[in-house]
Amino acid sequence: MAHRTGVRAPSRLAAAFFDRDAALVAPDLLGALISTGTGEQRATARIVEVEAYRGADDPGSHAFRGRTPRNAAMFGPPGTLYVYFVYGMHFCANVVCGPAGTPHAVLLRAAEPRSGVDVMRTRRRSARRDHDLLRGPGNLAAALGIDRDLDGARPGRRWSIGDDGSPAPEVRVTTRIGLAAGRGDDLELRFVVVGSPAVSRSRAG
DNA sequence: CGGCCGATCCACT
DNA sequence: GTGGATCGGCCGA
Repeated sequence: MAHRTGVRAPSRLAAAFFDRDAALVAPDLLGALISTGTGEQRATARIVEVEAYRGADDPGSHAFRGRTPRNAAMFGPPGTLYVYFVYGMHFCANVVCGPAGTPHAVLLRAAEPRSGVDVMRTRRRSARRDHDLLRGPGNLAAALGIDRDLDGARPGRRWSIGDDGSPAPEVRVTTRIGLAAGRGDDLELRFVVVGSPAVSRSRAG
């Protein structure tokens, strides 16, 4: 008999879940659980902020100018992880959406820690409170130990996203963060869970 | 709370 | 050579 953990065992999301336009997958990912690592390194968090990047026609997407070595993972099958390095020090994690060859992706921007808080703290020394651990895409990747090793990884032992059966959270939609003018910065493709402490107040919408 | 700035690497032009 | 799907510290209000 399994002992109580306070966290319902997450069921892995089916590949079909991701085989859609990123703008449709993104809001459905809110409230889902992402897990990384095994054993002592295991960590799980509830996704509360995401952005949709809609492939070759989206000027804000890394795939806008076609396939390159860096964005190759975006062209993989739905559910593939796309990890990139920015500003000389941060990694950001995306889940690839749509059929293979259509480079849609959902950027994971913030999450609430559910288990493995100790490992996350060792990876995020500067985080003051628990809800700061995975606030922001660079911090989320750092807390979960996501780096270039996981670029292109399929869901499995090293990482996975699942549903815990909770009711769908209330969602708010805003424009995307950090894009230069003219790069689709006016599109409402950012989705946040209303009231989550892991979404900063000024950016709650 | 909001704005500004430096840090630090690398993919692409 | 340039600038980025960022972060955290520091400043002034």
